Amino acid sequence: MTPDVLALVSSRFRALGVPARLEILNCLRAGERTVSELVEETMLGQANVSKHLQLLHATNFVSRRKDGLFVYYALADESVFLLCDLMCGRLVAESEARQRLLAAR
Amino acid sequence: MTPDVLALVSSRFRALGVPARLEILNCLRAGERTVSELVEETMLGQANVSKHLQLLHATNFVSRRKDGLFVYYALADESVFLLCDLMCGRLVAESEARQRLLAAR
DNA sequence: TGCTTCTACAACCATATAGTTATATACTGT
DNA sequence: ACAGTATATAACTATATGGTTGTAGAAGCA
Repeated sequence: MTPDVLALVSSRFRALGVPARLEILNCLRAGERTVSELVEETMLGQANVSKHLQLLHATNFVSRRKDGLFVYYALADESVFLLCDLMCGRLVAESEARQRLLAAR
Repeated sequence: MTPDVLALVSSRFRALGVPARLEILNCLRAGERTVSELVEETMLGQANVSKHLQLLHATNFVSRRKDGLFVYYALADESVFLLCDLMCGRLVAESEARQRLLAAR
């Protein structure tokens, strides 16, 4: 585990460590979207969405396709959701553990 | 995807978004460790390690066990490494894609 | 009862970055 | 060429947090 690898891996986790970006990725789950569509769907500011998309693109989570005035963003691959599902699975497990503790009292 | 869930999931990704914490988790892969052992292995400051461990414990990535003067930390479960392996898989795929681009020139 | 060691915590500083505002850039249509 | 629209970018603020230093608290031992 060299420092470079550690830095790379952690930067990818950090890319998913912001609610706004998870929301954007979740929107893209339904298919590619233009920036303005994402702005509308997420209620975030245009510049804000644009910045998040730059980062998600730089970290290879989304791909881009320009068509005239519009830029279409899409999920680079499905592995993002494997990650999210794993993380959600952890949360469910925690919540169940809490339930068991409550029930045991 | 409610804001609460988004906040929870993103906070867990954020927990893995710091090189120092990945390093600590990596050390724990070999088995449980005391704080001072982790300090020695990672070359991080004691207070720093302690703070990271608090966060990793609060986010259920590690468990703790106190024995006399020492506190032993251990991985809460193996799913952390599923996450890391997935993320590393992404990096490998990216790197291979870059290689292909270079080779194609 | 001290004295030592291990861990946690508080207070602080420095830095990274999320979000906003304003503007620049790129493209389309008239 | 000009006007309008979509996206990106620059500049800025506010905030969160990683790391450090110093200290407090807990447990063992003389």
